[in-house]
Amino acid sequence: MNVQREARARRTQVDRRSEAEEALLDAAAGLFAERGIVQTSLAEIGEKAGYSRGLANHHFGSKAELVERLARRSQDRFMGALERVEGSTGLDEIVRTVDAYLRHFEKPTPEGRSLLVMWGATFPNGSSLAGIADADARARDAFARGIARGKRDGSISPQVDGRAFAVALLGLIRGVAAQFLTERNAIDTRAVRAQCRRFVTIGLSPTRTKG
Amino acid sequence: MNVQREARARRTQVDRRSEAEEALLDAAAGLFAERGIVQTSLAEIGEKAGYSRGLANHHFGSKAELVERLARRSQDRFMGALERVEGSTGLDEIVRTVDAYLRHFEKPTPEGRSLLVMWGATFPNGSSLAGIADADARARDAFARGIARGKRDGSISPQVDGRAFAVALLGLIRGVAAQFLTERNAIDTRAVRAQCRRFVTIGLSPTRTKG
Amino acid sequence: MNVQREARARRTQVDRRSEAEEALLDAAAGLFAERGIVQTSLAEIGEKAGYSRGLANHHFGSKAELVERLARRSQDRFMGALERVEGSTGLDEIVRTVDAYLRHFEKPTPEGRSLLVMWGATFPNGSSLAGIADADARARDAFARGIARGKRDGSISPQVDGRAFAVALLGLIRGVAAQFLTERNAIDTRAVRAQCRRFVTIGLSPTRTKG
Amino acid sequence: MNVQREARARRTQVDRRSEAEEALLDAAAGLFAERGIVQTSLAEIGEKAGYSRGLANHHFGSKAELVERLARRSQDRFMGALERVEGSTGLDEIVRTVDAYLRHFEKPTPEGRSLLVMWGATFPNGSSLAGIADADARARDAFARGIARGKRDGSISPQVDGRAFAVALLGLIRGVAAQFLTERNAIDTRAVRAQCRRFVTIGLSPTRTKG
DNA sequence: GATGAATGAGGATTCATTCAT
DNA sequence: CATGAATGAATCCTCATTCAT
Repeated sequence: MNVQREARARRTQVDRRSEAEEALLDAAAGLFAERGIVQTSLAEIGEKAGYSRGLANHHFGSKAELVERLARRSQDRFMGALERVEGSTGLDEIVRTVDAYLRHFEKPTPEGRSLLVMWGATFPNGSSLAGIADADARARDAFARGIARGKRDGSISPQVDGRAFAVALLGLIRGVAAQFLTERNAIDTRAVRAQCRRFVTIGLSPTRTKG
Repeated sequence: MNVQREARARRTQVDRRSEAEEALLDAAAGLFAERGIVQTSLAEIGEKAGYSRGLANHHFGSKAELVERLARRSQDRFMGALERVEGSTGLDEIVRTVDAYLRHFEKPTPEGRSLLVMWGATFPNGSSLAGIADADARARDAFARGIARGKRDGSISPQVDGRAFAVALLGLIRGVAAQFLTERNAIDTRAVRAQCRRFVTIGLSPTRTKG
Repeated sequence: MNVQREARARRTQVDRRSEAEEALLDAAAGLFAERGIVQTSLAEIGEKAGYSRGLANHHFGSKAELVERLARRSQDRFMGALERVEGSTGLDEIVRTVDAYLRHFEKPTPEGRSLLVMWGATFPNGSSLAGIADADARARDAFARGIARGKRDGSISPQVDGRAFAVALLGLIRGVAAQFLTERNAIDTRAVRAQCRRFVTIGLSPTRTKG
Repeated sequence: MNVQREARARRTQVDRRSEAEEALLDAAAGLFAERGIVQTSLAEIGEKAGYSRGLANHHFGSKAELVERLARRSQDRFMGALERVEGSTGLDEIVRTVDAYLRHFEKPTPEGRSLLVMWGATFPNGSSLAGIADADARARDAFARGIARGKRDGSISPQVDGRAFAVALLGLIRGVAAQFLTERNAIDTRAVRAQCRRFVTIGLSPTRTKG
């Protein structure tokens, strides 16, 4: 009985905690996407989450920790989804991944946008966001694996340098996604996405010059 | 005589003014590259420029105006240099441009880094940096012109959608440059640049498949 | 049987309660000695005591009450020990008391240091720590009684004003002890203690001038 | 009010700065004496000084620096006055110094009380107030010099250990002054001061036992 | 043109206290 | 008895901006 009661009590408190933390991270993602990280206060986050001004700090101890936690959660959710993309060949897998990524930013969620915002926050030299750096490395690894697979199954040219090309691919989707966010009106996102598919397909395919 | 003297005096004052402003913008670029925009104070900028805490505000009236001015100056210098890249064909011009851009970020100047930092600052929805948006549009136009030229001279496939592909190209160089900045140690920048040359060359070239 | 059991159970609960309280007060003394009163949080006290963040408040209701309780406990332990010092004469008793007090601060315990810290916290005009004020009065009374005894037994000059001299004695040991705490390295504590013995002995002894 | 403001406006910038700093330090001394250091906010200090909530930080950069500056200023003013006390002999000089110190605390100024408050703030182990530590050392040195002089002129017993006795003297006046502050009502300050004069005189005089 | 004093709003952080488990 | 989630007030500090010199 005692054990049960304790277990229940503890579980309830744990539930309360994680429920609040999820709400806080959701609120943070929305506000970061809208205003940027520095321009968002912890008090706003708490209130947007439906709690008090002080709760964000109470849970995460510092703003840096909250940002780190959000970066990690977004990484796990967002990048995780990309890693689960499947394709008939290595090339197909990569093209689908690029396409899925860009399609996501045609109608970006707050979480997706906040991920790019956090990425942008890592450009200054003195900044450090381990969660973002990890996500980058993970994404490049996934691309490199796809390229290796494509080389084996013949869908990708053996001349491609997998690790280096992965940087190009990640750069491409990030850079294009950023333009989707900042200049939606000036850009035909569907056409851009189509061109990127073509671009990646041709760029990776074995050269057929010798006809 | 009087007129001449006054003119000279006036010109000297103008020179002084622009001399101080250039110094302030240089200082701002260095600090933005190091810390980010919001984390840099006007007082720091003034002092790093060798002047007083109050000068930056005195000259630019507000922080937003200083940022805007720096964005424009960097655009004129940096993008201007890219626009002056020449090539034997449209494709050649584009490949050289991409290569020059990436080479710049292999050993980035404070001004180059600050440009990316300002770019990153435009990702939140509510942000507005006209100078950066203009630079984007200008860069895409330059790419689109190069593609049009390449279509005419036969170096680029007629199937390429110039405006859409320009987005891909700008995204590619921005996204790769950002990775050069944030993870220099984890990346073989020379190899990446070579892959990007190959990627762009093959991606734009007329397909020779169908004989 | 029932009654006995209940009594035992109750006593066990009382023991537990006082066990936790003692641990909390010990932890508080250590933290006050290290950081000061205001800079120590109730949560820290609870955790240092091996309990939860909330326990200190749970037991004492407020921080002020905890401080008061600690002051009283320290007074009872520490001053009580001084009051039990015995001497062959009134003068001897006082000299031994002074000596014992100073010897304690040559290698101060957390509790001893925290006592002085609490004393220092009473210097601002608006502060009130009844426990400390009581301890002061009690210590002065003890000194005054010793002086009265010394006057009776001839070891102390009849010209000494007992109540006023008690203030001097308490001031002396507090002020010297404080220097032991704050500048241990700059002070030869043994020599200082010896000089204090001499100082008090000569200062209180009947003047032998008249030959 | 108008007159004051105009007078203030007419001053040079350097005058304005030091005038404001003096006013801030005065306000700080008063508030520290009343509430203690930690319980006094920089905003209160600025407002009590007749300026804005932000000025204290603007001038001193941090609260710690303000406290340090106040400690130094008080040391220079207050201890400096003691060092200027003169006496016909070494013993006379010391007795006059002790008397002057205690007389000051019979009707303490905010600055005097704040000095003791700052002293009390140094009791915790982790605290550091260089200004106070310096003042302590300086005061002990002054006492030691007086004792040396007294030994030379025969007013003080050669058996006195100057450096060690200086600790006792400083402790005595600090400890007694503190009681003047905290328990004015319970203490006959005049009588205590007289007993201290007697105590110090007898304690330092050459023993005439051998008669 | 240039300096820097002064203001006051904004935000991170700490923490006593309350309350639910 | 004990835990710890949640609150909200308090405070240090930063800094754009205004203003006097």
